[in-house]
Amino acid sequence: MSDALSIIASPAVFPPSGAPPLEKGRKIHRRSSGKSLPNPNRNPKPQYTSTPPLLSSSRLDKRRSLVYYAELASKLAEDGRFEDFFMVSESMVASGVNASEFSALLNGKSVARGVAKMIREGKLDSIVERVFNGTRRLNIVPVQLFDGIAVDAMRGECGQLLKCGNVDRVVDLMESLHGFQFPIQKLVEPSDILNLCIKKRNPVTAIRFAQIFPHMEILFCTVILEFGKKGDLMSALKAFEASKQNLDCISMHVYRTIIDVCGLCGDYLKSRTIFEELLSTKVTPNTYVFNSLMNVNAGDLHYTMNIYKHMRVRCFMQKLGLTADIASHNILLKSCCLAAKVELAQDIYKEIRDLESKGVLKLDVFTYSTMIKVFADAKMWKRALEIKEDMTASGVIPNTITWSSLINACANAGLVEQVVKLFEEMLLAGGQPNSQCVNILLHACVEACQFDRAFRLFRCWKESGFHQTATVHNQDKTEEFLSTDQMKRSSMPYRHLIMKILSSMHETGIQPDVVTYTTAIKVCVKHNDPKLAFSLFAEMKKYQVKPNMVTYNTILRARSRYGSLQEVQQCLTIYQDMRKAGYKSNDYYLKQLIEEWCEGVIQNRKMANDQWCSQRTNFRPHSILLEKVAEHLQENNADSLSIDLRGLTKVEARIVVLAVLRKIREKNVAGESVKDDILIILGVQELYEDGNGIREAVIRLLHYDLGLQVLSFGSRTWNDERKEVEDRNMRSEVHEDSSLPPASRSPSRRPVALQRLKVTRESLQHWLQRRLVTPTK
DNA sequence: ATAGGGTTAG
Repeated sequence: MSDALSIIASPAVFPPSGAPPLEKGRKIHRRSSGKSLPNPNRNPKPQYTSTPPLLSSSRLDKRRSLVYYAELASKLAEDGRFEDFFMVSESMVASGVNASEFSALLNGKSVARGVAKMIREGKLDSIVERVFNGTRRLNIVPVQLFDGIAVDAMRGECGQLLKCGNVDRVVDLMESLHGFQFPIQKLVEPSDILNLCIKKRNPVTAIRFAQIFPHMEILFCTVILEFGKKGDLMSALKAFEASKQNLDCISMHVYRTIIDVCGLCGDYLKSRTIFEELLSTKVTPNTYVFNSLMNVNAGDLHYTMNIYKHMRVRCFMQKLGLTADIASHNILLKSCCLAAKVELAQDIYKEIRDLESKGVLKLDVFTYSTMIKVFADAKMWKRALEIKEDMTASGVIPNTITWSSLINACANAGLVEQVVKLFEEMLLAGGQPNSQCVNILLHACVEACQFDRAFRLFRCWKESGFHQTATVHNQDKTEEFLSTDQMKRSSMPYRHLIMKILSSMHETGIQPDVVTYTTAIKVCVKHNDPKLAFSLFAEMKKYQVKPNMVTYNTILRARSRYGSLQEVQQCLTIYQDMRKAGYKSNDYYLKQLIEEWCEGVIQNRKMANDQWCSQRTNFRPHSILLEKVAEHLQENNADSLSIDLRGLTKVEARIVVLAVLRKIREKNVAGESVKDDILIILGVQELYEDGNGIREAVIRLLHYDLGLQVLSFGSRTWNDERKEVEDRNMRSEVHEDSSLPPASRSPSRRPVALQRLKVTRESLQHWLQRRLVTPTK
C-alpha cells in the first residue's frame, strides 16, 4: 500500500495549483482557482502558488505538506468557506493523517475569524450545522477551534437576538453549542435570558436553559424564584417539577425556593403539600426548608407551632443538635405578632432569653425588632421601650428598622413628643434614617395635625443635615409647645408645608417614596384640596415614583369632593393610568364617583335616584363603562356628540349618556353653547325589538325624566314611531315564524339595522334653560 | 446561592 498522504496529496485528489479535482472537490476547485486563492498580493505568506513537496514520502516532506494543507484549510476557514475547509480537512483525515495532529496545525485565529465573519453575515445556524458537525466528524474538539474573536462575535449575535426578544432562538443555539462542549456561559448573561422568559411567562425555555447551564441547581432555583417574584406560581411549579427530573438528588435548596415562592404567590397551602411530598421521600429537610415553611405559613400560628414542635422532636429522636435556630424562633415570634398573641410571644421571648443564657442561641437584631413590633401593634409602647433596653444590654446594636419599629410603637400610640425624642436619639446614636423611617415620623405628625412641626424637622435637615437636627430642634421646642394650638388650626397653610417638606427631603438626599407621596396626598384629601392632590400625583410621576394601589385609592377616595368636570377628568386620567400600570379590578371608588357625578344631573328627582340605587350593584367586574366615560369626558373629545352604547348594559348606557349630558351642562355654564344634536348608537338589532331594553331605558331617561326630544334614526319622533311599532308587533305576532333565529327572518318584515337615536340641539337648549331656572337641590 | 424584622390605604 502506497503512502496515504501521497494519495491524498496527489494532483488527482487535490491539486494545490488548480488541476481538476475529485468530483467531491469541485467547489473547492471553482472557488480556489477563482477569486481569493491563490492571492499572493493579499497575503504573500504562505505562497499557495508555490508547488508543495507532493510526491515525496519522506517524514519531512510529509510534515511539510501537512503544514501546507493546514494553512490552506485555515485560510479557507478565515474566508468563511467552511465547506471547502472541511473538504480539505476531511480529505486529509481520510488519507490517514492523524486528525489531532492536523487540527493542531490549524490556525485557531483564522478559524475564529471565519466563524466571526459568518456570524456577522447572520449565518448562525450554518455555524452549528457545518462547523460543529464538521469538527465532530473530524474528531476535533470544536472548542479548540475558537478563540476570543469568535466567542465575542457570537456573544454579540446572541445579544442582538435577545434585544429583539428572540430568546427561544438563543436557547436553540446554545443547546446546539452545548452538545459540542462550547462554553455557553460565555455567550450570555443568564439573567438576560431569564428576564425575557419571565416577561413572556415562558417557563419552557427557562427550563431548557437551566438544563444546559453548568450549575443547573442554582439556575433552577433562580428560575423558580424569579417566576415567583412575578407572581407566576404556575411557571415556578413547572420549573420545580423539571428540576426534580433533571437533578440526580433531592435538592433542599430547590425545595426551600419553591416553598418561598408559594409564599410570594400567596398559596401557603401549596407549600404544605410540597413539604408533605418532601417528607414522603424520607429525606430529612434542613433548617432552611423548615424555616421557609414556617415563614410562608406565619399567618397560621397553629400550623407554625406544629412545625416548630416537629423540628424539636426530630432533633430529639435523631440526637441531633438543635435544628431550630434563631431564625426559626424569630419566625415563630412573627407568627405570634400576626395572631396578636402578645402573651405567647412574651413566653417565647423569655424562653429564648433563657436558651441564650445557656449559650444555645444568640438573640439578634431581628428578634428584638420583632418583639418591638409585637408591642407596637398591641399599643404597648412602654414594653417596646423595655425591649430596646434588653437589646442594648445584650450589646446588640439597633439598626434603622429597629428604630423605625420603635418610633412606630410611639406613633401608634399617638405620642408625637416621644416620636420626635426617639428620632433624635436615633440620630445621636448614629442611626441612618431612610425614607421609610421619615415616613413614620411624617405620618405621626400628620395624624396629630402638626404639619408645622413636620416641616420644621425637614427644614432643619435641609439646612444643617441630619445630625444637627437635635440641637436646632430643641431650641425651637419651647416656642413650639406654646403655639401647638395655633398650629393645629393651621396658622400656616398646610399646603405650603407639604410642598416644602417634599423639597426638603429631596435636598436632604432622602428620596420621598410612594408612601411619602401617598401620605401627602392623604392630607390634601383630608383638607378638601384635590388640586394639590393632583399636582402631587403629577410630581411623583415626574420623579418616577410609581404609584401603587394605595396611592390610587387615596386619591380616588375623595370622590364626593370632586365636583368639577376638570376634576372628574383628572380622576379618569388617573384611573386610566392605573389600568395601564396593571391595577385592574379595583375601580370601586371611581365607579362611585362617576355614578354620583352623573346622577347629579337628576339628583333632585328622588324617584329616579331610588330606582337607580337598586340597579347600581349590577356592574360587571371588568366593565368597559369607565373607559367609555373617560373617552367622552376627555377634553380633546369636546366636539364629538356621538355616543356609542354598543356592548353596554342598561345601567352602564344610562351612566354614559348622563356623563355626556353633564359635560354639556358644565360646558354651557362655562359659556359654550350646544353646537349639534347628540347621536346615540344602540347597536345592530332588530329595529322593533330590543332584548336588553337599552333603547327603552335610554328613551325613558331622555324623554320622560329629562323631557328631551328623542328622534329615531329616521327623524321621526319617538312617539310616532312607538305607535308604529306597536301596530307592527300586533300584526307580526300572527305571522311570526318563531322557529327561525332572528337574523334569518325576512329583512323586509323585521329590518336589521344599526339603531340610532337623536337628541336635537333645540331640545337640549331648552333643557339647559330649564335647568338654569330650576332651583338646585 | 440560602430565611427572619419597619411605613401608607379599607
